[in-house]
Amino acid sequence: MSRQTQQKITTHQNRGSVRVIQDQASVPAAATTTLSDPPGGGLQQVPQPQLVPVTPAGGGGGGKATPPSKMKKTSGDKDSDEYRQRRERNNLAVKKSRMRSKQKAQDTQQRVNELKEENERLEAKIKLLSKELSVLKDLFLEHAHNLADNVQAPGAEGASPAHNNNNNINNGACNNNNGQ
Amino acid sequence: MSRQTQQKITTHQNRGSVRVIQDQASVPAAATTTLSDPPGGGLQQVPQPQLVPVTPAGGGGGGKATPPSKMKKTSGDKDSDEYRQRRERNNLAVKKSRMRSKQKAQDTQQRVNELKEENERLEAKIKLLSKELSVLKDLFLEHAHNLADNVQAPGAEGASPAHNNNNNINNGACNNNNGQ
DNA sequence: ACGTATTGCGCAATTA
DNA sequence: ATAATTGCGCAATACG
Repeated sequence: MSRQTQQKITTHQNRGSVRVIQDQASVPAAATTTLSDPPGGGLQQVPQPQLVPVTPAGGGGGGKATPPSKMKKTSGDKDSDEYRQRRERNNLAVKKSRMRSKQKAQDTQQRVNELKEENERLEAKIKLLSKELSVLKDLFLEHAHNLADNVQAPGAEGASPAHNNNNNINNGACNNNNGQ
Repeated sequence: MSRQTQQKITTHQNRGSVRVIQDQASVPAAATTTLSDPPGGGLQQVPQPQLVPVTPAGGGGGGKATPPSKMKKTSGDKDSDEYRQRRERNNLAVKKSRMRSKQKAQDTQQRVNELKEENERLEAKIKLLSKELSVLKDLFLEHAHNLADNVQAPGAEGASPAHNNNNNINNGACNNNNGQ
């Protein structure tokens, strides 16, 4: 998504009430040529295109499709109402976007917490089930033994089976209902 | 951390001097971490060596002074070297902070994914255990029946104790898996 | 040709 | 005094 790196030059202008038109110190000569605004990074800034070096023929180019060149309402588009309006709209959009971004991050964080909680619940449940299973298995084993005993030593009567009388497998443990 | 109270007035005002300096230069060298943009082309702005005239005549570099006098050193604080330096530092800090912030958000998102995965795993396990349990319980019931039959048919020996042995195994009722 | 949505950046006020 | 955060506006893009 979006890449681009932009360079930074500190140029800010102001806004609000006083708009100072300042001339630019002009970009270092060197830049002028190769600089421009490369898609990758360009320099931005240029407060005021005064001499309009760029902007090739406004329409004279022959049959080109989009002859850009029309940026002047007055002397500076900064003063333009349209400009101001656009800025304001953008500022609004920016604000909105950021708000959403923040919200999203927050939600994500919360999700983590929820998931974490659920995880714990699930793990507890697993533990419980495991235990239950273990008990049952033991019971089974015991039973098996008893049976074997019965077979081997019939004389012992059938009293042995009660041995594992402890029964209740899940003593109160089963009612694990989740909340949520 | 979040104090809020911000003034919304757009009274930013700038001074009339615009500097076109470029700072940067302090590119995180091995920034190979996570920043940067994935430029396909790589060509990235020429680092312009310039800047850092630093060395505020501190007079010897020892004690530092900052005289309690006015706050204007030379012409305007904006033009001050010191100012520029501070700005640069702050910009750097800001950049760093934002980077971290973004990174954190990203990490959080990933955490969500991981947790989600683990959750699924746990749930699967639960399902499995539940099934196993269910089977065992059924087996138990069957056994119980057999025993009962044995008891009743052979002629009432002392086997009775086993009667209530099986009792509530919770036949199938226990596997209350939550429906998420 | 347009408008909103994102994103990087610098500034300035706060906070720590 | 310094570094870290945070709200904000600007401008360049990315999307539609």
